[in-house]
Amino acid sequence: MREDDSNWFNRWAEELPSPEELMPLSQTLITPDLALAFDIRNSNTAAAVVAAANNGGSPPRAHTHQGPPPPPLSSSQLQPPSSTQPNSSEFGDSADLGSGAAGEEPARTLKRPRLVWTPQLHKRFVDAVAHLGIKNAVPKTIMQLMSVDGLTRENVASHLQKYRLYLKRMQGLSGSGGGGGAGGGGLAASPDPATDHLFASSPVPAHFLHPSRSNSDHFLPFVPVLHHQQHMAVAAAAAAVHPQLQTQYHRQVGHFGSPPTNGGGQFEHPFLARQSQQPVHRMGQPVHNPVPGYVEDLESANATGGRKVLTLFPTGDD
DNA sequence: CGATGAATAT
DNA sequence: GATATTCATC
Repeated sequence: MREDDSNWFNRWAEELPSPEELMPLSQTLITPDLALAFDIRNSNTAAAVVAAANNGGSPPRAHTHQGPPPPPLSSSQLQPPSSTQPNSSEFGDSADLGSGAAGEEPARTLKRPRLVWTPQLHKRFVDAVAHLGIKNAVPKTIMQLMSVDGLTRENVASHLQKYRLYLKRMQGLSGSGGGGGAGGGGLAASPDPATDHLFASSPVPAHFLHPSRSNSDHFLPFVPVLHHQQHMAVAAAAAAVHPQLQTQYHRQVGHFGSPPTNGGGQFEHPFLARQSQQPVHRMGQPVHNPVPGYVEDLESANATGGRKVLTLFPTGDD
């Protein structure tokens, strides 16, 4: 089985979320046209990461933006060649609870939508940490390896913090069988999804529990992942029909995922993409990847059931 | 100064 | 409770 890590990439790729399982879709969905029609520019829910895209004809933009400031947080795709990198970029979300009002000019301090760590994203996170080794697993590096567009160092740092607590908790408790499925036993083990639902979704690499040892310092030559395409007309349509799927209170906007890469379901690397970023002297160098990223779109589910479009992550995975 | 990690705030 | 943001250090 696992041998050199030379293939880790392949395995990783295979494990990556498939198009069908990705993009949980959620958040508000205002059609860009609608938003424009209302001349909405700041206060409103426009933060939909996945917007409607569709239109048969030109590659749709999943954003309600058109103006000058290109929001870095796109549904995931390459970012504009501009010079601004996605580090502290902001997104126009607003929509804060209640207040929407916002009567003031957003000056320039818009904040990005809250990141929602889906199991898939978390998986990537864990994989990155595992491959880096706890030692090198620092936010910046993890973020780079994850290659998720829109992901910021802060996002990762925050999640990492929580993840560490989770690991600590597990160590502290006796090693229950290693988390195997439910072996919890009765004690306070924690294989329970209730205790750590998200974390439980991904297996925790063994070495995580005992940093001792020089451990494997894998040197990843950087992993530029790419491959994307966005085309979720169906989703958009569904969203349009059910504009209030979860717009009640918590309107967490912002979702990262990788757009459907295709529908064939054959061979492809459904990666989340995030290229770019500045040169970081650390591992390898920037691998350029022109990423052709072109594929056929596919509607996948939605049509099948005709519902459940905006729900949480996929349910049959992991 | 920038990055990291913990604390704290939302 | 999950993320974001702030703060003190390295």
